[in-house]
Amino acid sequence: MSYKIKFDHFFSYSFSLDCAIFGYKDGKIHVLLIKRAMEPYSGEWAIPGNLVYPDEDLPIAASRILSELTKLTDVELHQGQTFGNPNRHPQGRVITCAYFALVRIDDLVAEADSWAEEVLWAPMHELPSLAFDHKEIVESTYADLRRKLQYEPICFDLLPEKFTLNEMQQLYEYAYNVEMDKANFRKKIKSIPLIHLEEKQKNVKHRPANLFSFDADRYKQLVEEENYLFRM
Amino acid sequence: MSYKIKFDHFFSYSFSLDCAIFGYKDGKIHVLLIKRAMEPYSGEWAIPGNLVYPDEDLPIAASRILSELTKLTDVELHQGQTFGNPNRHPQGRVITCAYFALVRIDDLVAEADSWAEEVLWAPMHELPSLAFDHKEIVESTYADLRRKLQYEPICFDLLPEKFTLNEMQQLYEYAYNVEMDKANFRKKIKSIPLIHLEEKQKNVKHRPANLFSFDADRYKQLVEEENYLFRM
DNA sequence: GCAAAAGTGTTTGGATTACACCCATGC
DNA sequence: GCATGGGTGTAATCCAAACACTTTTGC
Repeated sequence: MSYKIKFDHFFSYSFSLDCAIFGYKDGKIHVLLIKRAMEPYSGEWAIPGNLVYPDEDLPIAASRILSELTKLTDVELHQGQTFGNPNRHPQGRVITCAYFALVRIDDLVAEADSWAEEVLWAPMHELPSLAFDHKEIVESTYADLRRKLQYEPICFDLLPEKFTLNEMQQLYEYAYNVEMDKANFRKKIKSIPLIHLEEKQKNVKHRPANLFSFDADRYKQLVEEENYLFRM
Repeated sequence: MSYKIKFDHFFSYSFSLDCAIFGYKDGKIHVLLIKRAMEPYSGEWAIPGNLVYPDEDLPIAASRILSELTKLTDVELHQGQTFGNPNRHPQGRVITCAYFALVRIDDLVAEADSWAEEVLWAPMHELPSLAFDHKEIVESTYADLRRKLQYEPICFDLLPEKFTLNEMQQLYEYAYNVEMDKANFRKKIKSIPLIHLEEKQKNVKHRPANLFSFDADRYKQLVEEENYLFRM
């Protein structure tokens, strides 16, 4: 066989990962941005991303890159789409793979590190302009996330450890941009394994709501033993 | 900022695409394989894949690679997962992105070309052993496909242009490994826009079934105008 | 008591299920 | 006629939507 160009010339690409970290606060979904202190796009907002080392597998690289730039560790990252437009990076052919995660913003502290100058949780519906094709990456990944909210219990990655049923309902109403009936919502989630805590909301000027948490152990068990399918 | 290794050394990767082309025949889902006539893994079965040119966008590369090896053109390819284990390719760091498609096997003719020595439609449940990590790629992509069958009208990409309702039912029964009631299946698909053709099965030794085809135009219209959601 | 949100029960119509039955064709 | 699948109707049941109502807290 003959390539149009020499085989060795194919080994002239670079490969990067970009992490879209989503969280939920003030009733809105936010994404974690960094201000770049490095060319190209120095001084501009971007999602945390960097080149993969030659001997590094992708999931490991994703965790490393995220922690180098934001000091976040122990975040469960999932692979998203890969973006390979030849012009997406001004310095050469860099193909990038999106990784994303859902986190509880209040449970962790993101801090700028390495060549990140600043970090920012930006609400998804008012993103600043972003470096490279990061806008496209964030938006495509956000669409994946919203689809996933329907089939997997990932809403609990966004909600606080202890949440009220109303908070859960509001998250879905916000993500799907619909209004739901309180009574019907509660009936619908009856099959989801939640722990009804003996604890109530505090400092509210109305009847305090009960707190719940997700019963992850029971969920796993249901999936394995009874073919349980989460569906919202 | 400082990298552990020199920046230029990052431009020593290669990037490939591998195409998993699925079709349906004899009541089973098949995947298109080629016999490699090129090192590494010469003489072994693999899915069609090759390196991406430096100035080539991914979707274009996917179509090119598929047609170079199998002479298939005009196949609508979708992006799947990206695989980047550092040891997946014996000749260097090659990260690969899976592309997949669903086709009507009878409507097209795959022929070995370029360095492919032979092509084969192999049923998914009896795959031979495959080069590289192609088994993993095919299986992960197959799982995506089966999930997608539930939410998108892709079963019509697999079925012949004109099909009977029973053929459609059998495809779902096979893919989900369940049995369905004939009458109930027909009630369930009532909302799917099908064209009831004035044509019947021929050469069957029982009452000939009516033929249908998918009304793609009406489907598009429904999605746009009425927020129609395909669901099986 | 009032405002505000928590939390529950009832009705209704539409979808899903199980199952029975009739129809058209080849041989 | 009979074997084989094509095609349809019905009753029981489940589920989701709409809506009204009661409860508990702060002020």
